[in-house]
Amino acid sequence: MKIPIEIISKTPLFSGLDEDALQKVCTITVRKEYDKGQIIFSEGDAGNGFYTIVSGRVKIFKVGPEGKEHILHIFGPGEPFGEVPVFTGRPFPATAQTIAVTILLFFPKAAFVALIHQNPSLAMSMIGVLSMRLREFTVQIENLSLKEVPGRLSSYLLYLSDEQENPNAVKLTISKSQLASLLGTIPETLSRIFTKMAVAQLIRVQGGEIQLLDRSGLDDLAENGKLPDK
Amino acid sequence: MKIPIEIISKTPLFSGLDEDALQKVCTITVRKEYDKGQIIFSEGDAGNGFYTIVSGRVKIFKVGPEGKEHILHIFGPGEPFGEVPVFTGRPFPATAQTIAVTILLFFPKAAFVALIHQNPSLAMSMIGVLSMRLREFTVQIENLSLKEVPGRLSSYLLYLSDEQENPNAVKLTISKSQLASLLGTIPETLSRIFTKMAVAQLIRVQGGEIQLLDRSGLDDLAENGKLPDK
DNA sequence: AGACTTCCTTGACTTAAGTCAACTTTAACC
DNA sequence: GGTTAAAGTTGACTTAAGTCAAGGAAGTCT
Repeated sequence: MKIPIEIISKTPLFSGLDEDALQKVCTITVRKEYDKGQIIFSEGDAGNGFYTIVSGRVKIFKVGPEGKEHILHIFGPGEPFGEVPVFTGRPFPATAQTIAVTILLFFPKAAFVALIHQNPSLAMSMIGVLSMRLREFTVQIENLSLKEVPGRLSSYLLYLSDEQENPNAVKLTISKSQLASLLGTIPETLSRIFTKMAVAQLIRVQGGEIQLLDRSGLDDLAENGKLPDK
Repeated sequence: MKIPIEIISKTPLFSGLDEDALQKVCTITVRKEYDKGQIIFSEGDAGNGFYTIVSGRVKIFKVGPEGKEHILHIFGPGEPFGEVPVFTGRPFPATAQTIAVTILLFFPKAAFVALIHQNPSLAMSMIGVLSMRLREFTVQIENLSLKEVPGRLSSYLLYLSDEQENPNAVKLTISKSQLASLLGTIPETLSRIFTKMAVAQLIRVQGGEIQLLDRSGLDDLAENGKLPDK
């Protein structure tokens, strides 16, 4: 199956490549289709290449002792994932699973590494992607160990608000269960925090629609990690 | 002050560079000395370059609400740190402070980026370093959110045992307070866990020397995240 | 050595958040 | 469109780990 060059040129990782280089990228790329819920790779698998998303969504997660999941990342169109094994030679540190019908582009390791060697601008893009991700993980670790769940939720809501460019309301783009897993907690706790924050007049929740009633209060919560004594 | 080429050639990041490239690296490098306890950079600072360690030790940490610290990393000789802002254009996501008398090499951003552009092998090294670190963070997040403190401690002890190539005992290379911060907990809790694990005949603690009495028990704990019902 | 600081440990108490279980709501599917 | 399944909510209970406070060990410095 042919890979249209337009799709590749649209993913940030490959922006800044000239026509010639893009063409080369195309030739090494393999298109793959997945149903919702399919495992793309599992923690511990050897990685012989990485992926970018054409359409759909993919969650990257770790599984704990009794099957409990912690979602590290949810990626959407244009985003690359699964690069770590390509450059470390070690197996995948986490599992990837689609959470919707998804089309991916697969880049085989050897060909891609060769390409990077020839193309400094591609190398810099990859370095940029990895650095950004490192930065995000830093924030996640801070959230997990230094903030309580209400603080993490506030951070997330403010982040979403920023993302969606709407200062007064956000729309959850994932299920609340998944959000719980992303915040390092469980659905029951998240649900309780939602009601607590609603009672405190910080937000109003209607299904997946959340109005931000008190941004400065949310800022405070995200910053301080605790609900002020109520 | 002159930077001996031998030092640079010994740091993994620059291994694989030819004499010529090494020479170039030398010319852009600035040597810096620090006392114990000095701040190298703070979270939020703009990053105009990154560092590698010649001698000494540096901790990278996040500060939470009431001044509580979470140590993300402790780096020693040969290791680079503070690269993220160089490649993201965003400020440092964490703070760096020496925990011993330390000598660093500083690499100014612009010159280093230029060097990477010219040198694919250096680019690949940097990608490797970042990927490896991403992998480590993945493990840290798993530990924080999926394991309890005893499980995290076990993982750390087993990691140390591996590092020090001694299956029966390890020597802590940082203070117990710092270890607590690294594991995402507080000294009191860590102290209690140590005694619990000693009572359970898993380890014996004598100051910073810890004997691993029951490796399979420790493996189990690290894996399952919980102390078996005692 | 003695005074000092810093680190570590232990005890009593509090609390955020997890577990288990029941119930409700929403969405999905023949 | 009605049955089934999945997702979300609420309650009662448990627990790991944090807080506060005090005392002990250990290393450092005149």
